Amino acid sequence: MFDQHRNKFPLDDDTWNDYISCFHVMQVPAKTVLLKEGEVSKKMFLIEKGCLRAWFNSNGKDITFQFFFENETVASVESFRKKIPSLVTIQSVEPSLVWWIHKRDVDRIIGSLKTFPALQDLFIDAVFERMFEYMKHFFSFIKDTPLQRYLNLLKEKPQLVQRIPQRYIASYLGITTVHLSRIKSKLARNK
Amino acid sequence: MFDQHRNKFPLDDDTWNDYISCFHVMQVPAKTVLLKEGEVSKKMFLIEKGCLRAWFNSNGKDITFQFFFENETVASVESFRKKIPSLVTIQSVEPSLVWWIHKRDVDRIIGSLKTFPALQDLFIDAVFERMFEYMKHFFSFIKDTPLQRYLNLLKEKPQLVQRIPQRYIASYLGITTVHLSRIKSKLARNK
DNA sequence: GCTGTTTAATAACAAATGTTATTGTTACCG
DNA sequence: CGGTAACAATAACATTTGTTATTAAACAGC
Repeated sequence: MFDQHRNKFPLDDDTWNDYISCFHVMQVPAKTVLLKEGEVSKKMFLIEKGCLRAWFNSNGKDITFQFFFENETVASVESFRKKIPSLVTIQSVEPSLVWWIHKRDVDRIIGSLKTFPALQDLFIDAVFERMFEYMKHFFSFIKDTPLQRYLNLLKEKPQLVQRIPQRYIASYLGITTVHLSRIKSKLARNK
Repeated sequence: MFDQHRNKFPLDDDTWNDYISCFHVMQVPAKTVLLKEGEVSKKMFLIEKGCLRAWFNSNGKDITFQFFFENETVASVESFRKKIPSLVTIQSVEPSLVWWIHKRDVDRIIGSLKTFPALQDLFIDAVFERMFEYMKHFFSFIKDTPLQRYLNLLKEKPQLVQRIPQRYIASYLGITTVHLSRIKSKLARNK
């Protein structure tokens, strides 16, 4: 599982082995909550098989904010970093095989590498990348119609549309399931 | 101008003086473009007096994404960091007194401090903070009605509503000027 | 395989928001 | 100053999207 990530991290083998030995594996059924909105995140996850989603409660409704698939690391980044209550719940969509690591282990290892510029750069790049993703997602909410956003999703992440239930996709696109259904039938008619 | 920021940076005096000596001052009239959408950002700005906004073109319409006021640093972060074309235009709203620094000077000074963990942490914190702001802004677009977003803005940044023209506020809230006008008149009626 | 539950499609209607046009007001520039 | 352009408010109308209810299909647990 971890071998395929080995070359991404400029660590010596001892540190790398220390790092991966901190991971625990778990098999969770669908709809398992891994982190609850309002709790402080103490774990980071890595998905071997399955998928997760981050969602938040909006006036009683469940709004999906992000999806995660195989080989992605998952954390409520703002909560993990700033030790504040998470804005989102993290939950499995499919039955999933997930590795997790304690924040204290991450902190310990990062702490021992404070003066390792290459790793810091990598980390900063990752944060920027995520920020950039958020920006683009936000921009698309303003620039595009729900139809355009759905077409984008079909184009950019076709497997997502296959694997994820409709209602999560609808809330991810910022619309109701009824409206998504209308969009789909409109597309089907014009085909 | 720079003295009030001195204590924020854990730099020795020489480095600090090197840093601030790289800044140039300029006085710009309202509506001056400091960075154009599509260009790669090569400057970072610090506002002494006045205000700027970041906006992007959406099907011919001008959508404001962010406002900046006195003592804030301004850059198209993703463009500045990743050397990619900026997603936004940065433009003055009021006549403004602005300091600016070349990216190459920022890079040089940061480069010479690669192994300075305290500064790296500060930088990472700042990036996280901005990412967090984007998240919250995004969440509010989904959770709140335009009326609620306007009330939030009135509460959180009353001075912004005073200083910024209506149409920029409307696009920042994700609505048309007509709709913002309706919201205002509804609020006035209910008072 | 049956049965209850969850999910998706659809229709009818309601609400929110956008569009265009008009008008009065304000701000800028010669 | 005076004239022109930019801006904000408002109204009438159009469009988009949400809400609720109904039904059929898919799925989950026995």
